[in-house]
Amino acid sequence: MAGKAIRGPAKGNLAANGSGGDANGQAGTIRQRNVDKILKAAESVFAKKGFAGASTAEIARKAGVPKANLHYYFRTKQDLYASVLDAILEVWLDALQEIQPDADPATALGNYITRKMAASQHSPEPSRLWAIEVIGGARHVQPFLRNRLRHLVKEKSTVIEGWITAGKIKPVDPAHLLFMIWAMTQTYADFAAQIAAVLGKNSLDDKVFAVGRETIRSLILNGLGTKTKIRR
Amino acid sequence: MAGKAIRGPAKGNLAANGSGGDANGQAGTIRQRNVDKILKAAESVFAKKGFAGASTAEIARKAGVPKANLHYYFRTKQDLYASVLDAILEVWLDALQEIQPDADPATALGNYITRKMAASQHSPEPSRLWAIEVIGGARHVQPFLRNRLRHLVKEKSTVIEGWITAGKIKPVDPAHLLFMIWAMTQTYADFAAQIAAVLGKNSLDDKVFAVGRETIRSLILNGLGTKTKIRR
DNA sequence: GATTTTCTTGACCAAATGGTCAAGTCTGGA
DNA sequence: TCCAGACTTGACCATTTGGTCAAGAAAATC
Repeated sequence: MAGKAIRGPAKGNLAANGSGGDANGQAGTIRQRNVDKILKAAESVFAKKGFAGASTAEIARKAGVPKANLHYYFRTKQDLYASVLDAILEVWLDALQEIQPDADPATALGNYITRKMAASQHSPEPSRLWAIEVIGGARHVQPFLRNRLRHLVKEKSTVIEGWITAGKIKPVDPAHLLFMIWAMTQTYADFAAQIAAVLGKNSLDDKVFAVGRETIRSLILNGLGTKTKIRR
Repeated sequence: MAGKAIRGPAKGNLAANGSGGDANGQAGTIRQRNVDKILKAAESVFAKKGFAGASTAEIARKAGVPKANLHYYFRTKQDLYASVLDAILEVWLDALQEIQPDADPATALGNYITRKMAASQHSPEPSRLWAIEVIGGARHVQPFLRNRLRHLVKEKSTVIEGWITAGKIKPVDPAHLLFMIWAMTQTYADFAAQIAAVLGKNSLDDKVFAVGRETIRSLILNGLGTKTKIRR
Protein backbone atom coordinates (compact mmCIF):
# COMPACT_ATOMS: atom_id res chain seq x y z
CA MET A 1 0.00 0.00 0.00
CA ALA A 2 2.17 2.80 1.25
CA GLY A 3 5.31 3.48 3.19
CA LYS A 4 5.84 0.61 5.61
CA ALA A 5 7.74 1.58 8.69
CA ILE A 6 11.35 2.44 8.12
CA ARG A 7 12.39 6.00 9.00
CA GLY A 8 15.32 7.29 10.86
CA PRO A 9 18.77 5.85 10.27
CA ALA A 10 17.31 2.39 10.11
CA LYS A 11 16.58 2.93 6.46
CA GLY A 12 20.20 2.18 5.79
CA ASN A 13 19.80 -0.80 7.99
CA LEU A 14 16.96 -2.28 6.00
CA ALA A 15 18.49 -1.42 2.67
CA ALA A 16 21.61 -3.24 3.79
CA ASN A 17 19.93 -6.57 4.24
CA GLY A 18 18.82 -7.41 0.76
CA SER A 19 15.36 -8.74 1.68
CA GLY A 20 13.52 -5.98 -0.13
CA GLY A 21 10.46 -8.08 0.56
CA ASP A 22 7.53 -7.32 2.79
CA ALA A 23 8.43 -8.46 6.27
CA ASN A 24 10.36 -6.24 8.61
CA GLY A 25 13.99 -7.01 8.13
CA GLN A 26 15.21 -9.02 11.10
CA ALA A 27 17.41 -5.97 11.53
CA GLY A 28 17.83 -4.41 14.91
CA THR A 29 15.74 -6.44 17.30
CA ILE A 30 15.23 -3.12 19.01
CA ARG A 31 13.64 -1.58 15.96
CA GLN A 32 11.48 -4.61 15.33
CA ARG A 33 10.27 -4.78 18.89
CA ASN A 34 9.41 -1.09 19.00
CA VAL A 35 7.77 -1.03 15.61
CA ASP A 36 5.65 -3.98 16.68
CA LYS A 37 4.64 -2.35 19.94
CA ILE A 38 3.69 0.83 18.13
CA LEU A 39 1.78 -0.92 15.35
CA LYS A 40 -0.17 -2.94 17.85
CA ALA A 41 -1.08 0.11 19.89
CA ALA A 42 -1.91 2.04 16.75
CA GLU A 43 -4.21 -0.69 15.48
CA SER A 44 -6.15 -0.62 18.68
CA VAL A 45 -6.48 3.15 18.88
CA PHE A 46 -7.27 3.63 15.20
CA ALA A 47 -9.86 0.87 15.49
CA LYS A 48 -11.62 2.74 18.24
CA LYS A 49 -11.41 6.32 17.02
CA GLY A 50 -10.62 6.22 13.34
CA PHE A 51 -7.80 8.08 11.69
CA ALA A 52 -8.86 11.60 12.52
CA GLY A 53 -9.90 10.79 16.05
CA ALA A 54 -6.74 8.98 17.06
CA SER A 55 -3.87 10.99 18.50
CA THR A 56 -0.25 10.01 18.19
CA ALA A 57 0.17 10.89 21.84
CA GLU A 58 -2.40 8.30 22.86
CA ILE A 59 -0.87 5.68 20.62
CA ALA A 60 2.56 6.40 22.03
CA ARG A 61 1.25 6.20 25.58
CA LYS A 62 -0.44 2.88 24.86
CA ALA A 63 2.72 1.56 23.25
CA GLY A 64 4.75 2.70 26.21
CA VAL A 65 7.11 4.95 24.31
CA PRO A 66 7.55 8.73 24.24
CA LYS A 67 5.74 10.43 21.43
CA ALA A 68 9.01 11.60 19.89
CA ASN A 69 10.09 8.00 19.69
CA LEU A 70 6.98 7.06 17.79
CA HIS A 71 7.75 9.80 15.31
CA TYR A 72 11.25 8.43 14.99
CA TYR A 73 9.89 5.18 13.59
CA PHE A 74 6.92 6.62 11.72
CA ARG A 75 7.42 10.11 10.43
CA THR A 76 3.77 11.02 10.19
CA LYS A 77 0.44 9.76 11.47
CA GLN A 78 -0.42 8.99 7.85
CA ASP A 79 2.62 6.75 7.53
CA LEU A 80 1.68 4.91 10.68
CA TYR A 81 -1.89 4.47 9.53
CA ALA A 82 -0.78 3.18 6.16
CA SER A 83 1.52 0.68 7.82
CA VAL A 84 -1.25 -0.61 10.06
CA LEU A 85 -3.61 -0.99 7.11
CA ASP A 86 -0.92 -2.73 5.11
CA ALA A 87 -0.57 -5.43 7.71
CA ILE A 88 -4.31 -5.98 7.73
CA LEU A 89 -4.87 -6.23 4.01
CA GLU A 90 -2.75 -9.33 3.62
CA VAL A 91 -4.63 -11.25 6.27
CA TRP A 92 -7.90 -10.13 4.81
CA LEU A 93 -7.31 -11.88 1.53
CA ASP A 94 -5.88 -15.06 2.87
CA ALA A 95 -9.01 -16.85 4.03
CA LEU A 96 -10.56 -16.55 0.58
CA GLN A 97 -8.25 -19.30 -0.57
CA GLU A 98 -10.77 -21.77 0.81
CA ILE A 99 -12.84 -21.20 -2.28
CA GLN A 100 -11.45 -23.48 -4.96
CA PRO A 101 -13.09 -24.94 -8.08
CA ASP A 102 -12.69 -28.57 -7.13
CA ALA A 103 -13.80 -28.11 -3.54
CA ASP A 104 -17.17 -29.22 -2.26
CA PRO A 105 -19.19 -25.99 -1.87
CA ALA A 106 -20.58 -26.88 1.55
CA THR A 107 -17.15 -27.71 2.89
CA ALA A 108 -15.41 -24.77 1.29
CA LEU A 109 -17.96 -22.20 2.35
CA GLY A 110 -18.24 -23.79 5.77
CA ASN A 111 -14.52 -23.58 6.26
CA TYR A 112 -14.44 -20.04 5.01
CA ILE A 113 -17.13 -19.03 7.46
CA THR A 114 -15.32 -20.79 10.26
CA ARG A 115 -12.10 -18.98 9.50
CA LYS A 116 -13.73 -15.61 9.25
CA MET A 117 -15.53 -16.19 12.53
CA ALA A 118 -12.33 -17.25 14.23
CA ALA A 119 -10.76 -14.01 13.05
CA SER A 120 -13.70 -12.02 14.40
CA GLN A 121 -13.34 -13.74 17.72
CA HIS A 122 -9.61 -13.76 18.24
CA SER A 123 -8.57 -10.61 16.51
CA PRO A 124 -11.51 -8.27 16.15
CA GLU A 125 -9.48 -5.07 16.08
CA PRO A 126 -8.34 -5.29 12.45
CA SER A 127 -11.90 -5.89 11.38
CA ARG A 128 -13.03 -2.80 13.27
CA LEU A 129 -10.32 -0.63 11.85
CA TRP A 130 -11.16 -1.90 8.41
CA ALA A 131 -14.80 -1.05 8.97
CA ILE A 132 -14.06 2.47 10.18
CA GLU A 133 -11.82 3.06 7.22
CA VAL A 134 -14.45 1.89 4.74
CA ILE A 135 -17.30 3.74 6.43
CA GLY A 136 -15.23 6.90 6.27
CA GLY A 137 -15.04 6.54 2.51
CA ALA A 138 -12.14 4.10 2.15
CA ARG A 139 -9.89 6.93 1.10
CA HIS A 140 -6.70 5.14 2.03
CA VAL A 141 -7.57 1.69 0.70
CA GLN A 142 -9.35 2.68 -2.48
CA PRO A 143 -6.57 1.31 -4.72
CA PHE A 144 -6.53 -1.97 -2.86
CA LEU A 145 -10.30 -2.33 -3.20
CA ARG A 146 -10.35 -1.42 -6.86
CA ASN A 147 -7.50 -3.68 -7.80
CA ARG A 148 -6.46 -6.62 -5.72
CA LEU A 149 -9.73 -7.21 -3.91
CA ARG A 150 -11.80 -6.62 -6.99
CA HIS A 151 -9.84 -9.10 -9.05
CA LEU A 152 -9.87 -11.66 -6.29
CA VAL A 153 -13.62 -11.35 -6.06
CA LYS A 154 -13.89 -11.79 -9.79
CA GLU A 155 -11.77 -14.90 -9.60
CA LYS A 156 -13.76 -16.40 -6.78
CA SER A 157 -16.98 -15.46 -8.50
CA THR A 158 -15.99 -17.64 -11.41
CA VAL A 159 -15.49 -20.52 -9.04
CA ILE A 160 -18.88 -20.02 -7.47
CA GLU A 161 -20.52 -19.69 -10.87
CA GLY A 162 -18.94 -23.01 -11.69
CA TRP A 163 -20.66 -24.55 -8.70
CA ILE A 164 -23.94 -23.10 -9.85
CA THR A 165 -23.56 -24.39 -13.39
CA ALA A 166 -22.70 -27.79 -12.01
CA GLY A 167 -25.95 -27.70 -10.06
CA LYS A 168 -24.15 -27.92 -6.75
CA ILE A 169 -25.77 -24.79 -5.31
CA LYS A 170 -28.77 -22.67 -6.17
CA PRO A 171 -28.20 -19.61 -8.33
CA VAL A 172 -26.91 -16.53 -6.52
CA ASP A 173 -24.94 -13.50 -7.46
CA PRO A 174 -21.50 -14.64 -6.34
CA ALA A 175 -20.18 -11.20 -5.40
CA HIS A 176 -23.19 -10.50 -3.25
CA LEU A 177 -22.85 -13.90 -1.65
CA LEU A 178 -19.37 -12.91 -0.57
CA PHE A 179 -20.61 -9.54 0.68
CA MET A 180 -23.13 -11.38 2.80
CA ILE A 181 -20.59 -13.74 4.32
CA TRP A 182 -18.31 -10.82 5.10
CA ALA A 183 -21.17 -8.87 6.64
CA MET A 184 -22.38 -11.71 8.81
CA THR A 185 -19.02 -12.87 10.07
CA GLN A 186 -17.56 -9.42 10.63
CA THR A 187 -20.59 -8.22 12.49
CA TYR A 188 -19.41 -10.35 15.41
CA ALA A 189 -16.25 -8.25 15.55
CA ASP A 190 -17.54 -4.85 14.52
CA PHE A 191 -20.80 -4.91 16.43
CA ALA A 192 -19.59 -6.95 19.38
CA ALA A 193 -20.58 -4.20 21.79
CA GLN A 194 -24.13 -4.20 20.48
CA ILE A 195 -24.49 -7.97 20.40
CA ALA A 196 -23.13 -8.26 23.92
CA ALA A 197 -25.44 -5.57 25.22
CA VAL A 198 -28.49 -7.07 23.58
CA LEU A 199 -27.63 -10.49 24.96
CA GLY A 200 -27.07 -8.97 28.39
CA LYS A 201 -23.42 -9.92 28.51
CA ASN A 202 -20.27 -7.96 29.13
CA SER A 203 -18.38 -9.55 26.30
CA LEU A 204 -18.88 -12.24 23.72
CA ASP A 205 -17.90 -15.69 24.93
CA ASP A 206 -17.11 -18.86 23.02
CA LYS A 207 -20.70 -19.94 23.03
CA VAL A 208 -21.97 -16.81 21.35
CA PHE A 209 -19.43 -17.25 18.58
CA ALA A 210 -20.33 -20.90 18.22
CA VAL A 211 -24.03 -20.14 17.90
CA GLY A 212 -23.26 -17.33 15.50
CA ARG A 213 -21.07 -19.54 13.38
CA GLU A 214 -23.69 -22.25 13.12
CA THR A 215 -26.41 -19.73 12.39
CA ILE A 216 -24.40 -18.34 9.52
CA ARG A 217 -23.49 -21.76 8.21
CA SER A 218 -27.03 -23.00 8.36
CA LEU A 219 -28.38 -19.85 6.71
CA ILE A 220 -25.82 -19.94 3.92
CA LEU A 221 -25.71 -23.66 3.30
CA ASN A 222 -29.45 -24.19 3.52
CA GLY A 223 -30.00 -20.96 1.66
CA LEU A 224 -27.86 -22.27 -1.18
CA GLY A 225 -29.48 -25.67 -0.98
CA THR A 226 -26.29 -27.66 -0.55
CA LYS A 227 -26.93 -31.30 0.07
CA THR A 228 -24.12 -31.85 2.56
CA LYS A 229 -25.11 -31.85 6.20
CA ILE A 230 -23.30 -29.57 8.59
CA ARG A 231 -20.32 -31.33 10.08
CA ARG A 232 -17.78 -30.68 12.78
CA MET B 1 -31.11 9.60 25.23
CA ALA B 2 -29.66 12.86 26.39
CA GLY B 3 -30.13 16.55 26.08
CA LYS B 4 -32.01 17.22 22.84
CA ALA B 5 -31.30 20.61 21.37
CA ILE B 6 -32.61 23.48 23.40
CA ARG B 7 -29.98 25.89 24.74
CA GLY B 8 -29.83 29.57 24.77
CA PRO B 9 -32.91 31.56 25.68
CA ALA B 10 -35.05 29.14 23.72
CA LYS B 11 -35.19 26.91 26.75
CA GLY B 12 -37.80 29.24 28.11
CA ASN B 13 -39.51 29.00 24.78
CA LEU B 14 -39.81 25.25 24.85
CA ALA B 15 -40.67 25.10 28.50
CA ALA B 16 -43.42 27.58 27.80
CA ASN B 17 -45.19 25.40 25.29
CA GLY B 18 -46.31 22.54 27.46
CA SER B 19 -45.43 19.79 24.97
CA GLY B 20 -42.69 18.34 27.13
CA GLY B 21 -42.71 15.58 24.56
CA ASP B 22 -40.04 14.57 22.14
CA ALA B 23 -40.51 16.60 18.99
CA ASN B 24 -39.03 20.03 18.66
CA GLY B 25 -41.64 22.45 19.76
CA GLN B 26 -43.02 24.23 16.75
CA ALA B 27 -41.41 27.18 18.50
CA GLY B 28 -39.47 29.75 16.53
CA THR B 29 -39.34 28.58 12.95
CA ILE B 30 -35.93 30.14 12.97
CA ARG B 31 -34.70 27.88 15.72
CA GLN B 32 -36.22 24.81 14.14
CA ARG B 33 -34.74 25.53 10.76
CA ASN B 34 -31.30 26.11 12.16
CA VAL B 35 -31.38 23.14 14.48
CA ASP B 36 -32.37 20.98 11.54
CA LYS B 37 -29.60 22.30 9.34
CA ILE B 38 -27.07 21.70 12.08
CA LEU B 39 -28.32 18.22 12.93
CA LYS B 40 -28.21 17.20 9.31
CA ALA B 41 -24.70 18.46 8.85
CA ALA B 42 -23.64 16.89 12.11
CA GLU B 43 -25.06 13.51 11.14
CA SER B 44 -23.07 13.56 7.96
CA VAL B 45 -19.79 14.63 9.53
CA PHE B 46 -20.08 12.34 12.55
CA ALA B 47 -20.91 9.48 10.19
CA LYS B 48 -17.69 10.01 8.34
CA LYS B 49 -15.26 10.78 11.15
CA GLY B 50 -16.84 9.57 14.35
CA PHE B 51 -17.26 11.67 17.45
CA ALA B 52 -13.62 12.37 18.17
CA GLY B 53 -12.71 13.00 14.56
CA ALA B 54 -15.47 15.47 13.81
CA SER B 55 -14.89 19.13 14.47
CA THR B 56 -17.63 21.57 15.33
CA ALA B 57 -16.07 24.01 12.90
CA GLU B 58 -16.53 21.58 10.02
CA ILE B 59 -20.10 20.85 11.03
CA ALA B 60 -20.86 24.54 11.26
CA ARG B 61 -19.30 25.18 7.87
CA LYS B 62 -21.33 22.37 6.33
CA ALA B 63 -24.48 23.66 7.95
CA GLY B 64 -23.73 27.14 6.68
CA VAL B 65 -23.67 28.86 10.04
CA PRO B 66 -20.88 30.44 12.06
CA LYS B 67 -19.41 28.15 14.67
CA ALA B 68 -20.57 30.41 17.47
CA ASN B 69 -24.10 30.01 16.21
CA LEU B 70 -23.82 26.24 16.37
CA HIS B 71 -22.72 26.56 19.98
CA TYR B 72 -25.68 28.77 20.62
CA TYR B 73 -28.04 25.94 19.79
CA PHE B 74 -25.91 23.08 21.11
CA ARG B 75 -23.74 23.99 24.05
CA THR B 76 -21.20 21.22 23.58
CA LYS B 77 -20.17 18.75 20.93
CA GLN B 78 -21.41 16.03 23.25
CA ASP B 79 -24.87 17.58 23.33
CA LEU B 80 -24.94 17.77 19.56
CA TYR B 81 -23.80 14.17 19.22
CA ALA B 82 -26.41 12.98 21.69
CA SER B 83 -29.11 14.83 19.79
CA VAL B 84 -28.08 13.27 16.50
CA LEU B 85 -28.07 9.79 18.00
CA ASP B 86 -31.43 10.41 19.60
CA ALA B 87 -33.02 11.07 16.27
CA ILE B 88 -31.54 7.89 14.85
CA LEU B 89 -32.55 5.52 17.61
CA GLU B 90 -36.25 6.00 17.06
CA VAL B 91 -36.06 5.16 13.39
CA TRP B 92 -33.91 2.17 14.14
CA LEU B 93 -36.60 0.45 16.14
CA ASP B 94 -39.49 1.22 13.91
CA ALA B 95 -39.00 -1.33 11.15
CA LEU B 96 -38.97 -4.19 13.65
CA GLN B 97 -42.71 -3.80 13.94
CA GLU B 98 -43.01 -5.96 10.84
CA ILE B 99 -42.40 -8.97 13.02
CA GLN B 100 -45.75 -9.92 14.51
CA PRO B 101 -47.00 -13.28 15.86
CA ASP B 102 -49.86 -13.70 13.44
CA ALA B 103 -47.85 -12.68 10.39
CA ASP B 104 -46.61 -15.11 7.79
CA PRO B 105 -42.87 -15.49 8.44
CA ALA B 106 -41.86 -15.21 4.81
CA THR B 107 -43.89 -12.07 4.32
CA ALA B 108 -42.91 -10.48 7.60
CA LEU B 109 -39.20 -11.15 7.22
CA GLY B 110 -39.33 -10.23 3.56
CA ASN B 111 -40.92 -6.91 4.37
CA TYR B 112 -38.48 -6.28 7.15
CA ILE B 113 -35.56 -6.92 4.85
CA THR B 114 -37.08 -4.67 2.23
CA ARG B 115 -37.52 -1.85 4.69
CA LYS B 116 -34.02 -2.15 6.07
CA MET B 117 -32.59 -2.19 2.56
CA ALA B 118 -34.58 0.86 1.61
CA ALA B 119 -33.13 2.62 4.62
CA SER B 120 -29.61 1.58 3.63
CA GLN B 121 -30.21 2.93 0.17
CA HIS B 122 -31.98 6.17 0.84
CA SER B 123 -30.49 7.21 4.12
CA PRO B 124 -27.20 5.44 4.69
CA GLU B 125 -25.69 8.10 6.93
CA PRO B 126 -27.53 7.18 10.13
CA SER B 127 -26.50 3.58 9.64
CA ARG B 128 -22.88 4.61 9.28
CA LEU B 129 -22.94 6.84 12.32
CA TRP B 130 -24.54 4.04 14.24
CA ALA B 131 -21.82 1.65 13.13
CA ILE B 132 -19.02 4.02 14.07
CA GLU B 133 -20.56 4.57 17.46
CA VAL B 134 -20.89 0.84 18.14
CA ILE B 135 -17.44 -0.01 16.82
CA GLY B 136 -16.02 2.63 19.11
CA GLY B 137 -17.50 0.82 22.07
CA ALA B 138 -21.05 2.16 22.04
CA ARG B 139 -20.25 4.41 24.96
CA HIS B 140 -23.04 6.86 24.26
CA VAL B 141 -25.77 4.35 23.41
CA GLN B 142 -25.02 1.67 25.96
CA PRO B 143 -28.19 2.38 27.96
CA PHE B 144 -30.31 2.23 24.85
CA LEU B 145 -28.78 -1.08 23.82
CA ARG B 146 -29.10 -2.63 27.26
CA ASN B 147 -32.67 -1.55 27.77
CA ARG B 148 -34.96 -0.65 24.92
CA LEU B 149 -33.20 -2.59 22.18
CA ARG B 150 -32.59 -5.60 24.37
CA HIS B 151 -36.20 -5.84 25.42
CA LEU B 152 -37.43 -5.36 21.92
CA VAL B 153 -35.19 -8.17 20.73
CA LYS B 154 -36.51 -10.38 23.50
CA GLU B 155 -40.04 -9.60 22.45
CA LYS B 156 -39.41 -10.31 18.80
CA SER B 157 -37.50 -13.46 19.72
CA THR B 158 -40.62 -14.80 21.32
CA VAL B 159 -42.51 -14.20 18.12
CA ILE B 160 -39.88 -16.00 16.07
CA GLU B 161 -39.80 -18.87 18.51
CA GLY B 162 -43.51 -19.11 18.04
CA TRP B 163 -42.98 -19.53 14.32
CA ILE B 164 -40.46 -22.27 14.98
CA THR B 165 -42.75 -24.12 17.37
CA ALA B 166 -45.53 -23.90 14.82
CA GLY B 167 -43.19 -25.50 12.30
CA LYS B 168 -43.31 -22.51 10.02
CA ILE B 169 -39.55 -22.07 9.91
CA LYS B 170 -36.56 -24.20 10.74
CA PRO B 171 -35.03 -23.78 14.19
CA VAL B 172 -32.68 -20.84 14.63
CA ASP B 173 -31.52 -18.70 17.47
CA PRO B 174 -33.87 -15.75 17.00
CA ALA B 175 -31.52 -13.08 18.32
CA HIS B 176 -28.75 -14.23 16.01
CA LEU B 177 -31.19 -14.30 13.12
CA LEU B 178 -31.87 -10.62 13.77
CA PHE B 179 -28.15 -9.91 14.02
CA MET B 180 -27.71 -11.50 10.61
CA ILE B 181 -30.46 -9.49 9.00
CA TRP B 182 -29.03 -6.30 10.45
CA ALA B 183 -25.55 -7.21 9.30
CA MET B 184 -26.58 -8.05 5.77
CA THR B 185 -28.86 -5.10 5.17
CA GLN B 186 -26.67 -2.52 6.85
CA THR B 187 -23.59 -3.64 5.02
CA TYR B 188 -25.05 -1.97 1.93
CA ALA B 189 -24.93 1.33 3.78
CA ASP B 190 -21.82 0.93 5.92
CA PHE B 191 -19.64 -0.78 3.33
CA ALA B 192 -21.03 0.95 0.29
CA ALA B 193 -17.59 2.26 -0.62
CA GLN B 194 -16.16 -1.25 -0.61
CA ILE B 195 -19.03 -2.82 -2.51
CA ALA B 196 -18.93 -0.10 -5.12
CA ALA B 197 -15.17 -0.43 -5.55
CA VAL B 198 -15.32 -4.19 -5.85
CA LEU B 199 -18.11 -3.94 -8.41
CA GLY B 200 -16.14 -1.31 -10.30
CA LYS B 201 -18.75 1.38 -9.81
CA ASN B 202 -18.60 4.87 -8.42
CA SER B 203 -21.70 4.47 -6.30
CA LEU B 204 -24.37 1.91 -5.65
CA ASP B 205 -27.29 2.16 -8.04
CA ASP B 206 -30.81 0.79 -7.81
CA LYS B 207 -29.83 -2.44 -9.42
CA VAL B 208 -27.18 -3.26 -6.87
CA PHE B 209 -29.64 -2.70 -4.07
CA ALA B 210 -32.22 -4.84 -5.83
CA VAL B 211 -29.81 -7.71 -6.30
CA GLY B 212 -28.66 -7.34 -2.73
CA ARG B 213 -32.19 -7.36 -1.42
CA GLU B 214 -33.11 -10.49 -3.33
CA THR B 215 -29.90 -12.21 -2.30
CA ILE B 216 -30.65 -11.53 1.34
CA ARG B 217 -34.26 -12.59 0.99
CA SER B 218 -33.40 -15.76 -0.78
CA LEU B 219 -30.67 -16.62 1.71
CA ILE B 220 -32.87 -15.97 4.72
CA LEU B 221 -36.11 -17.42 3.41
CA ASN B 222 -34.54 -20.51 1.87
CA GLY B 223 -32.23 -20.77 4.83
CA LEU B 224 -35.20 -20.88 7.15
CA GLY B 225 -37.03 -23.23 4.83
CA THR B 226 -40.14 -21.10 4.46
CA LYS B 227 -42.56 -22.54 1.98
CA THR B 228 -43.71 -19.26 0.52
CA LYS B 229 -42.12 -18.27 -2.74
CA ILE B 230 -40.48 -14.91 -3.03
CA ARG B 231 -42.93 -12.36 -4.28
CA ARG B 232 -42.89 -8.77 -5.41
C1' DG C 1 -43.36 52.34 19.25
C1' DA C 2 -41.00 50.63 23.10
C1' DT C 3 -39.10 46.88 25.32
C1' DT C 4 -37.95 42.31 26.00
C1' DT C 5 -36.29 38.20 24.11
C1' DT C 6 -34.15 35.56 20.61
C1' DC C 7 -30.71 35.18 17.35
C1' DT C 8 -26.08 36.32 15.09
C1' DT C 9 -21.22 36.65 14.89
C1' DG C 10 -16.22 38.25 15.03
C1' DA C 11 -12.80 38.11 18.32
C1' DC C 12 -10.83 35.64 21.66
C1' DC C 13 -8.81 31.77 24.86
C1' DA C 14 -6.76 27.66 26.97
C1' DA C 15 -5.87 23.07 25.82
C1' DA C 16 -4.56 19.58 22.68
C1' DT C 17 -2.70 18.32 18.36
C1' DG C 18 0.98 16.65 14.83
C1' DG C 19 5.45 17.25 14.23
C1' DT C 20 10.55 18.93 14.97
C1' DC C 21 15.03 19.32 17.04
C1' DA C 22 19.18 18.96 19.29
C1' DA C 23 21.54 16.91 22.78
C1' DG C 24 22.11 12.95 24.61
C1' DT C 25 22.66 7.44 25.51
C1' DC C 26 23.34 2.66 23.66
C1' DT C 27 25.23 -0.83 20.85
C1' DG C 28 27.78 -3.53 17.70
C1' DG C 29 31.71 -3.92 14.91
C1' DA C 30 36.85 -2.99 13.90
C1' DT D 1 38.96 0.62 23.27
C1' DC D 2 36.97 3.54 20.16
C1' DC D 3 33.55 5.25 17.20
C1' DA D 4 29.89 5.56 13.73
C1' DG D 5 25.53 4.79 13.50
C1' DA D 6 21.10 3.57 15.89
C1' DC D 7 18.04 4.81 19.38
C1' DT D 8 15.88 7.98 23.11
C1' DT D 9 13.61 11.92 24.83
C1' DG D 10 12.42 16.57 27.00
C1' DA D 11 11.53 20.86 25.29
C1' DC D 12 9.57 23.31 21.89
C1' DC D 13 6.34 25.20 18.06
C1' DA D 14 2.60 26.40 14.85
C1' DT D 15 -1.96 25.06 14.12
C1' DT D 16 -6.36 23.38 15.31
C1' DT D 17 -9.60 22.31 18.69
C1' DG D 18 -13.94 23.04 21.73
C1' DG D 19 -15.90 26.61 23.84
C1' DT D 20 -16.86 31.68 25.57
C1' DC D 21 -18.16 36.44 25.36
C1' DA D 22 -19.98 40.77 24.50
C1' DA D 23 -22.07 43.68 21.49
C1' DG D 24 -25.19 44.24 18.17
C1' DA D 25 -29.33 42.87 14.70
C1' DA D 26 -34.03 40.79 14.29
C1' DA D 27 -38.31 39.18 16.11
C1' DA D 28 -41.84 38.90 19.18
C1' DT D 29 -44.66 40.88 22.68
C1' DC D 30 -47.14 44.43 24.72
